Amino acid sequence: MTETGPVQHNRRADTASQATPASDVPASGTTASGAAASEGTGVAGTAAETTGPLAHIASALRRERQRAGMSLTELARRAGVAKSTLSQLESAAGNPSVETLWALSVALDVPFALLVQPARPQVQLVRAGEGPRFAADRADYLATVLSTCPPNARRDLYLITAEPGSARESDPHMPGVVEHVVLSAGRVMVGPSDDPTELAPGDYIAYPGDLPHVFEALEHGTTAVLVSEHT
Amino acid sequence: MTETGPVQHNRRADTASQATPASDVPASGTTASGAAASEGTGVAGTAAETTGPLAHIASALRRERQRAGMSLTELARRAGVAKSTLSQLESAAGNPSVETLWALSVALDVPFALLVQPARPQVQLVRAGEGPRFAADRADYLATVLSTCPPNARRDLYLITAEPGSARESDPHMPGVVEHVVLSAGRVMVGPSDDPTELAPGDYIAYPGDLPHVFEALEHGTTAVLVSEHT
DNA sequence: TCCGAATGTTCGTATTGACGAACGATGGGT
DNA sequence: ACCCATCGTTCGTCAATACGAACATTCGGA
Repeated sequence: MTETGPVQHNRRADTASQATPASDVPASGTTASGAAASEGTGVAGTAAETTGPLAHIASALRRERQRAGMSLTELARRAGVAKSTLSQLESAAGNPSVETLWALSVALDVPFALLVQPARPQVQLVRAGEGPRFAADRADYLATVLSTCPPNARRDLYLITAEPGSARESDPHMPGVVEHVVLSAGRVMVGPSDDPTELAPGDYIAYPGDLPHVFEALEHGTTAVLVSEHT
Repeated sequence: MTETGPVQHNRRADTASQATPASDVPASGTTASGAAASEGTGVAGTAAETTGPLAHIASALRRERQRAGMSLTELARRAGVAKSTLSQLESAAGNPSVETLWALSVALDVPFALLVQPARPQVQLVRAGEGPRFAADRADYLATVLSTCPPNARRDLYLITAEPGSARESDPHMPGVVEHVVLSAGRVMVGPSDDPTELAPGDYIAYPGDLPHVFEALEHGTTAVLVSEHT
């Protein structure tokens, strides 16, 4: 049965709330961290899906299980859940608890999210000069947003162009953020403020973004790709 | 691996509790772990964590709620769940069903996985010439792995260097994969096989990786950053 | 052919998740 | 000082999740 998916799983679902159309959330900016907003990159913006996860869970479970070449019985045993439970889940009957699904994801050795996520892609293109930019406080530092967090991915993609001069000290972001930098051209000192590293073209570095960090161009025409990963 | 998975959440739980070794981040210098298969996006991706998700869910819920500036009451209303339920969840009491947590993730406008995932960062550095490479079948195409999927992040980071010659046709990867390309130098035709786009330095494109796609260098010394996102 | 061992499905049962409502605690406004 | 609004927690109650066990079904070997 499980056809419609008005979130609620239980009896008197109705008190307003209802569907979670995923859009009734004004979102109010939130997302904090100065960055935010933009939206230059088309893709939808909300976190989740309309349909609800259970349908996807059912198919994903079966698919991953077969891919792993396990029988329903064996998976149930390994995960420590009852065969019956697993069977019902694969039949899209029922709304598993997190621990149950977690156990299954572990036993299957697949990321938890994979069992729940729908999500769909699309082609996007940003030309060199285009795209929303963050004018930054100074003219010698320019960050172009290539791709902001789509529905489920928690990362932003920036193209950085910077000129020598003063270092750019970034305030630490939210906890759990990781920044990845690949230098395209020029030369740069980048990394944690207390221990930055000099990069040459082609070099790569990753560092925690929730600590103070710098980005200081050392040559004219320094450009880099920055991936900010929101954990 | 993943021997028995006694993750039981219910009554008699706690026998031997959970282990879920699941390997964490070796990370040392050049992550990888063999990474196996060629062709980007080889990695499978470990699934889970040792502690079990509920502890993290509790803190994540509270954190995200406060970040969004919502009161417990308001979030409960928006998500369509009972205040009491939410309160208990934030107190790490209880094991929410997927739909419940889903509703909360939607109302909070955060990816579902974020509420369940632990994960931790670290500084990593890969010099231009170094890092595990994927020799590819031809000499004129070289992909250097900058960062493979850490525990829970679902993306790989590559530095691509290619020479003009023949196009590189990639077989479609797993469903849901998205590839992002930022051109650093040279010129390239890239994108879905039936409709590739020519990029100049600084240009960016994203396209579904689960469809056939090409990467054809048009100039000598073409280099690009490739982010393969495993959805 | 019969039998045994697998697979995945359906039964009852009880533990437990989610609910509404009532409860102290804060904090503003008049 | 008072009152009212709002915050977050705790209290009973009911439905549903998850369980074990019995149940169909298919497959392979003697």
